[in-house]
Amino acid sequence: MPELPEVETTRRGISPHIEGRKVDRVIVRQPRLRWPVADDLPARLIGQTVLSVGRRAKYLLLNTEAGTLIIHLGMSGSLRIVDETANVAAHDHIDICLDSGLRLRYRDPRRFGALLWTSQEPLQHSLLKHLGPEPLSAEFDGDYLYQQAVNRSVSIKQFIMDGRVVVGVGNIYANEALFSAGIHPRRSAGRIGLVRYQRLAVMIKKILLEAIRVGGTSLRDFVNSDGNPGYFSQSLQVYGRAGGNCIKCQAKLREIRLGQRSTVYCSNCQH
DNA sequence: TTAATCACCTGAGGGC
DNA sequence: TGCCCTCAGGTGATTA
Repeated sequence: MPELPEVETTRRGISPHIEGRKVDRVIVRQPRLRWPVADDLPARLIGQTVLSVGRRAKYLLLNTEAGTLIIHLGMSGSLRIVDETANVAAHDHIDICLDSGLRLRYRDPRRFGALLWTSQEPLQHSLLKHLGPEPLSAEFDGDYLYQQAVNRSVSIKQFIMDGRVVVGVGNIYANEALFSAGIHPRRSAGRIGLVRYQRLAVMIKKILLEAIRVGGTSLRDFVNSDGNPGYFSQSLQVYGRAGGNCIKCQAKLREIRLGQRSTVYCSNCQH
């Protein structure tokens, strides 16, 4: 389940293979994704050279002279570099064939992802222009979070998972960051002080950086562009450990649902 | 404007 | 073994 570290790991994995390469062919086996793949997408891509591979939030941006291919991996999507002899497995929905003979293969069992073309400045696309800052940018810190939280009654966990506040913090890392910062996930965002927000911002950055360093978190479906799993799951302190003991105080970890999401916390360490 | 809920989708896992 | 049900989760759309 790709969150920001998984998307960044994917970006770093595919970039060396596709930057500077021309698209020869596009094979669409299943156009029904979150939004249907446009009929004219292959025609727009063929003949274009991939100038760079960027990322904004959990969106990958394949930039060409004519426009940008925006890719979202949804819940279960992955991108892999394969050669033309590689077998096509179930849920391998799209191949972007390059002049090197390699292919960028999009696989997505649950089809929550998307491939969209835009000819405009990609950051002005309706999906991207209202997004909050990148969590690893200088713009994102405790002061920023504190200002954004004024008069907000929503729970802190839903608050930091809101892409208009900060992008890329999904359920796994929200659980982990709140545990590390000692903040109860149900606490109202507007009732947390500046000092605690400063600690939370530091923890979000630290956890995301560590997850990127080890190649993301592998739970069920995620593999990186080489087809290998990430290793951050071995570092998870609360997520997926409900009923187990807190690593700090040995109390039993509790599980609740917030915003329809599984939320695990220690009632002794988080207030 | 904010908060809550729904919808999309398939595979894994548990219960019978 | 096979069937059925629940759960997992990102995010835009809809509703209150």
